[in-house]
Amino acid sequence: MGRRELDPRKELILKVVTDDYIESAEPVGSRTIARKYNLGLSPATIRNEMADLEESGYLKQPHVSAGRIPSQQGYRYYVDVLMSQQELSEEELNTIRSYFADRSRECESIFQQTVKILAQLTRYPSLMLGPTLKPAVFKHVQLIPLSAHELLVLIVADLGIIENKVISLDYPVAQADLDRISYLLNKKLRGQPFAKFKSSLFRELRDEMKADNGIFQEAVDLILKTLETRNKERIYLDGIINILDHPEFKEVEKFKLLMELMEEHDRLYRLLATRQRGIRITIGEENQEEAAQDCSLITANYEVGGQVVGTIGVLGPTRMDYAHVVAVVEFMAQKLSEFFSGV
Amino acid sequence: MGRRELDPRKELILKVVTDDYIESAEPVGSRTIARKYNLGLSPATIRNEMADLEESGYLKQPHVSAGRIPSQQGYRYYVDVLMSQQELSEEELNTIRSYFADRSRECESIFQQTVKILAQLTRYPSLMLGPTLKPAVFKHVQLIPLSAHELLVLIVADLGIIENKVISLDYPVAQADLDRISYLLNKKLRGQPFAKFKSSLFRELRDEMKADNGIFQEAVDLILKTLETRNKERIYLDGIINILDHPEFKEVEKFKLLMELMEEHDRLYRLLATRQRGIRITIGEENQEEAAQDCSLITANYEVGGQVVGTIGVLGPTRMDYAHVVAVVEFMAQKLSEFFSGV
DNA sequence: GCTTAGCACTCGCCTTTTGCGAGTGCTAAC
DNA sequence: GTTAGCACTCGCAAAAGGCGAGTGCTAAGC
Repeated sequence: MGRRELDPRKELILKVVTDDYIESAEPVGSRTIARKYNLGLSPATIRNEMADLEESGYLKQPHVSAGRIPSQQGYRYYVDVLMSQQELSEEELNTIRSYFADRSRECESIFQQTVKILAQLTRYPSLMLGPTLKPAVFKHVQLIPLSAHELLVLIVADLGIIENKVISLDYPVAQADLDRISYLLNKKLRGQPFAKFKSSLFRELRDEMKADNGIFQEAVDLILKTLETRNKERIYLDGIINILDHPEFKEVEKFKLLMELMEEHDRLYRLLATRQRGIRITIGEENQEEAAQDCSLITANYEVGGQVVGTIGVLGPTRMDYAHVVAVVEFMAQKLSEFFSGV
Repeated sequence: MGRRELDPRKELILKVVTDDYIESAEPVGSRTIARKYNLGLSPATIRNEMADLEESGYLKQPHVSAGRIPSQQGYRYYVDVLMSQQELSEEELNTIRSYFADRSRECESIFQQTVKILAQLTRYPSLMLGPTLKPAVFKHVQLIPLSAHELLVLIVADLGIIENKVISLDYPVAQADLDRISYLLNKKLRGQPFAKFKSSLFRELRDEMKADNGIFQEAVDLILKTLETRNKERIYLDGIINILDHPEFKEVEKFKLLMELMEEHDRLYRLLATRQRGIRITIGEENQEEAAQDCSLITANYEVGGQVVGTIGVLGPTRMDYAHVVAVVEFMAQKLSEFFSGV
C-alpha cells in the first residue's frame, strides 16, 4: 500500500481536489484552488497539473467545462498515500467509551446499538456482521417443553450469542427425557469451542444415548444448523436514511437500488464477509456488488482471542469522508474487540 | 358509518373519479370519464356534477385547468359508502394460507414474516405490532448462569413470545439457589395470564422466599419490566421501499420524512395502537402523526380468545388501493387470530 | 328543466431559446 | 517552468412559447 508515484506538487493538488470535493460535492476548478488554498500557484499552473493528473487517470471531468473530481484511481491514491490520519474528537471518543462501559443490556441490542452509534458518528449507513459461532465457546443448551408437541431449544454461547428456536415433534416427550438429554449435552459440550463440533463429538454422544435417538437427533441437528446458518442472518443495519443527505442520491432510483441491497441480507453478507485483518477500504467499482458501485465501503474486523469473529462497516458515496470514517471504524472495532474479550 | 348523503349519480361520479385516480395517479377530467366509463353522460353533464361535488367538498382541483381528485372528505365517503368489497384472488389466498399452514419456524420470524407477506401482497409498507403480553399466559421462566456475575433470564409465554435478557449481579449466586427460584416461580406462575400478575401474586411469592430476596427481586423486576416495555419495542416493518413506486414520493424530502417515522418505533406505536375492533381506516390528516398526513393507514387487530392482542397495518399514499388492502389486511388478521388461537 | 354542444379561456407542463458563468486549453510573454 | 490573456465549451437556470387537457358559461335541444 502506498507507493508514491506522483511528484509532491501533483500529490498536493490531488489531495486538495479530493478534500474539497469530499466537502463540497462540486467539481473543483483551478481558480477555486488557487484562491482558497494559497498554494503560491496561479490557476494556470494548477490547470496544467490537473491536466496531467487527468491524463494519468487520477482526476476526471464530469463534462468539459466543469472542474475536476477524483477518479476511482484518484480516490485509491488518496486513501493509500495522501489521506491524513484523523483523531477523533473528545466528544466522539466519549460517546464510544461510555457506550461500551455500560455492560448490562439485552443481547440482541448490543449489535443493534453498535451500528446505531456507528451511524450516528459517521452520518452514513452502517452495517455489522454479528460474531461467527466458530470461535465461540458453547455454554449451555436447554430444552424446554412448550406443549406436548413443541419444544423450545435454547443455545447459549459466549460473545453474547443466544439462539432460540421452536421445533415441532411428531411424538410427545417426557420431561425426564428432556432433562437427561440436556444434562448430557451440557456435560459434554460446555466449554467446547464450536469449531471443534462437527462430527466426532456428536458421534461419541450418540453412542451414549441410543434410546433417545429421535429428540436427540433433532437437538443435534438444530445445533449444527444454527452453526451453519447463523452468519448470514446476523446482519445489523442502521442509518440508511443518512445516505439521503448526499446529493449523489437525490434521484430516487439511485437510492432505491441501494435500499434493495439493504433488504437482502445475503448480498450484504457477501459485501462484508472477509477474513482480512485491519481496515479495508473498497472504492466504487472495486466493489463486487453492482448496486454499490458508486459507493465506498470501509470495514474493520473485530476479534476475540486474536481471532477475527465479525465485521463492522460503513457505506457511503465514493465521495465520502474517508479520513473520519476510518478513524471511527477503527476505534469502534478495537473497542468492540476489547468488549467481547472482557465478557 | 356510511350515511348516503349524495344522490346516486353524484355517488357514481365520485366513485369513478376515485377509482380512476387511485389507478392512474393523475387528476381525472370529465372527458376521460365520459369516454372511458360509458356512463351515458356527456362530459358537460359530468362537469356540472363535478362542480357540485367540488362545492360540497368531495372533490378538489390541484389547479384550475386540471381534472379533479378526491379530497379527504371524498376518500372518506368512498371508503365508508362507495367502495366495493373485493375478493382476494386464489393466488393471494393460497399465499396466505400456505404461510400459516407451516407452523415450524423460529419465533421472532413469525412476526417478521407476517409483515413481509403483507408487504408483498399489498405492495405498500407494512407494519405489525407484536402481541401484547397482557392476555398471554405465562409458560416458563428459566434462570441460567452465564458466569459468576451474569445471569440469563428466559421468559416464555404463549403466542410465540420468548424474551431473554442478561442481567448482571453484584454477588455470585449458587446454581442451587437459581434452581429453587426457578422452580418456585414456575410453580406459581405457570398457566397464569400476565394480566393477573401485577402485585398480589408477587407479594405472596416473596413471602415464601425471604432468603433469596436479591436475585428474586431482580427476576421479578425483570418480568414486570418486560411486561411494561415489551409493546413499544415489538414493531415489525417490511416493504418500506414499496412507497417509492408511487409518484407522490418522487421527491426525496417526502420520502425522508416517512423514513424517519419508520425508524422511530414509539411514533409508530402511537400510530398503530388501538383497541378498536375490526378494520380501521385513517385517511390523510385524520392522522395524528404529521409525517403521515398525506398517507392513509389501514389496520386490523388480531385476537386471541376473543381479546385484541395486536395490530397489523398497511401504510400508503392517500391515493392507495383501499379495496384491495382492506381485503388483504382483513383476511390476514383473521388468519393470524386463528393461528395464535391454534397454538 | 335537465342535458348537451360549442366556445372562449386558463394554466400546468414540456420544449426551446437565451444568457450567464465557471472552467478549460492554448499561446505567448516573462 | 510559470503565468497572463483569450477564445471556446458547455451545463444550468431562467425566460419564452406552444400544446393540450380541462374548465365554466351560454344557449339550444329533448
